[in-house]
Amino acid sequence: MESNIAIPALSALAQETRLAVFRLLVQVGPTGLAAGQIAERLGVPAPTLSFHLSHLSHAGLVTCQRISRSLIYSANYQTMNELVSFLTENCCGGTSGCEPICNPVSVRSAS
Amino acid sequence: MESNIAIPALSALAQETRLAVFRLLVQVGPTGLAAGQIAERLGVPAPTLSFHLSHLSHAGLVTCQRISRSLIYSANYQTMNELVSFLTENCCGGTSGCEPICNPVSVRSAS
DNA sequence: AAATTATTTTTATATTTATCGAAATATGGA
DNA sequence: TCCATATTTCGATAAATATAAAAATAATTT
Repeated sequence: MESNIAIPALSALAQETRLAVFRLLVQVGPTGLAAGQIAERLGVPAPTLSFHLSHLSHAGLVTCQRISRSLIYSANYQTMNELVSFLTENCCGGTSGCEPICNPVSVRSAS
Repeated sequence: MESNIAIPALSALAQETRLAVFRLLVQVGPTGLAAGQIAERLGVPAPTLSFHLSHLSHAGLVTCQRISRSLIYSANYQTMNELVSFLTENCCGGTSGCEPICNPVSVRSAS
């Protein structure tokens, strides 16, 4: 995952309602939930939720499938996986830092 | 890590300049870099950089230490570690979710 | 076709965030 | 003390984001 893809994903999760939506969708699993059910369970007005779902969808964090009148949203685990990989590979540091995957870095003193 | 701490951290990283700053600080390691050096290497005006450093600092992602006239910023690996843990624990599915998170690690000792 | 349900899009507004020149603060040296 | 350096804070402005009522779209039922 490149940073120009990671940033929209991070941005999508960096908001209270959207993080709650995503966590809920992860909890319920691949079956997903209809938009109306999400709105009800989180107490969010429909237009507000739709705005946030659109944001999550655009970031690739959720997918959506129409079943009859309902739009069923599900978490996209692959994108989440790639985001976590991006963070561990690019934003975790040396031996004393985040364990997984670190390139040794040669530090030179200021010139 | 609670979500009310994770959100500021996610928000801090969800911005091009701040993500670049954090990645740079991870690259250079625990020695850190002076604000002016970061500004020069990333081509960001000093006031703009200061705004973003403050944001990263409030999110607990960087620490700062004055040495003479310079303020040396370093990545805070612990917060990053906790953020990744939060994401894997709360935003990745159970057994069927994002399990292959970590690639095998080959760590070379730092020189 | 009309009514009903589920959801999105439009629209408007309020709030937050990003940018960067100018001024202010802090440190060290002459 | 005066000057230079390093960085932050102030101030103004522009841009993006969040909210939710009202209207519009889509699918189903009667």
